[in-house]
Amino acid sequence: MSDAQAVKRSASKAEGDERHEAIYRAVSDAIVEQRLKPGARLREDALADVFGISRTGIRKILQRLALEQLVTLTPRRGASVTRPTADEAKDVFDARQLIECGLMPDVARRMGDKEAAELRDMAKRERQALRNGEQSVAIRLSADFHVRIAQLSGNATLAAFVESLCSRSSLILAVYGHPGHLGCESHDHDDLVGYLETGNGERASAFMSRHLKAIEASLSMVEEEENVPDLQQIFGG
Amino acid sequence: MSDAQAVKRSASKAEGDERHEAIYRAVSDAIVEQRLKPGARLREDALADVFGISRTGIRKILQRLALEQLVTLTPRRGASVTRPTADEAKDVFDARQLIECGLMPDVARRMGDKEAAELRDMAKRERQALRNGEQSVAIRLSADFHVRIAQLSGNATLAAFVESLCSRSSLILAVYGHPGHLGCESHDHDDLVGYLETGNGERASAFMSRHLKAIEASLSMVEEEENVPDLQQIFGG
DNA sequence: GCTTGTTTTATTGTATACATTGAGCCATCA
DNA sequence: TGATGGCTCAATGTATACAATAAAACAAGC
Repeated sequence: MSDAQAVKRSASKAEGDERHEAIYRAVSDAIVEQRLKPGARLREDALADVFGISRTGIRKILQRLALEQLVTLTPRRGASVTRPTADEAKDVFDARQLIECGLMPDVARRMGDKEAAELRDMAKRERQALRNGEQSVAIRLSADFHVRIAQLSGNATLAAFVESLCSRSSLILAVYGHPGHLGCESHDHDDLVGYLETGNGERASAFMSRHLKAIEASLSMVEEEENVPDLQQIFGG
Repeated sequence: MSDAQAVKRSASKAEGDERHEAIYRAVSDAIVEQRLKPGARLREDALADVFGISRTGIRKILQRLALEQLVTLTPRRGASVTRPTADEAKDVFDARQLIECGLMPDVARRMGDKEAAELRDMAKRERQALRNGEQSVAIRLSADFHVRIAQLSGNATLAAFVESLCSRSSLILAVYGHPGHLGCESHDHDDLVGYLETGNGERASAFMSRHLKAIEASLSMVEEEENVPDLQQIFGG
């Protein structure tokens, strides 16, 4: 059953707010999982038809996604999946460095057996997805892993921000990453859980820093050239 | 001329987007400057009348403010200025500690004479406002000072997040701060500029940490008790 | 044949009407 | 007199109709 059908089916009973939340999540997931690729247009009518609500609700959802930088709203042009610039990509990864690494001590302090097991399970499922070639699932699980760790810090505000950063990272990987080469490969996530489990916040922080640097370094930061740059150069020269 | 009148007057010529932006800023400013106090209800009809647009545009603005946690949207109850909880307050100040302090090295590196002069001017105007008893102006300038510094880091994503945190801090001060005792008193801001000007990121970071801790310590973190807690206790016991 | 101007169409922006629901009020009854 | 029930009203949730506008298709001229 498709996402849209699942949402529609639950519509009859669910409250309006929950329906909106489900639709929001369906679109957000599709973007994070790269089934909706950067630059893809999101027409209001089409989305309204697919999810069985009117454009009013769709616009509300698109605005929310726009504030999270997942979609770009161009006046009179409508919504499209955001195509991050190289500058934005750098900002996002710098922010993740600062915050995710800075949270490691807190996370290590609050880490218990249950939390460690949960994280290990997520890492395991991520590896399995990678082996099975389920790229979308792997991307999502990787983002979820980072978000879950941030949540374990106990700071809801920072966790929500990390969630936003991870979603945007998925877009960045879609644009600048090499196809087939996923960000969080190897056993990095398992190793990280190990450091956190032993309460070694400093080592976890250093490891997270290397981990994020490795992801960023794997990107090929080539901005696509303008379509018609000749005219621009004429004006410039 | 009042904010609403100013917005209305510019409405005839301005594009719709700019009008919305102006209204958003008018409401946001009123909240940050504590002219709209936490808990104040924001009825859609009233706002629509005041600003001369329909409820549709007002709802869009309220949703944006809600995502920034400045207003709280209660289903079927409408919008009201957010009253931060003690937990939220702690999260916000912890987040500011991590981010604003972490940005100091970058800021110190990019600090030039022009930037330092701009910051000194803001600090000066803030002190003047405090002396003149213009509390709203002082609150705004204090928040602007912190935001401007974050912008100087060059990371737009983190700067936007700091802006959100500063706005929420204003709400927190409104609820938990002592009346008349403003957060950023004394010459802290001037001193901070001094450290940044000399490129001493580490000292600036340490100073910012103390500065934020001092603000947080000045709060009286007493959650107001529930109105009718007896029933709750009966169920609990 | 390519560029430019015009018409058409498709899509978003805005407002308003209607439905829904929570809150306040009043009357009735214990 | 106080509480509970229903009733009225006010405010929000939702959808739809209309207006504005940008893209696209098309036609005309160079």
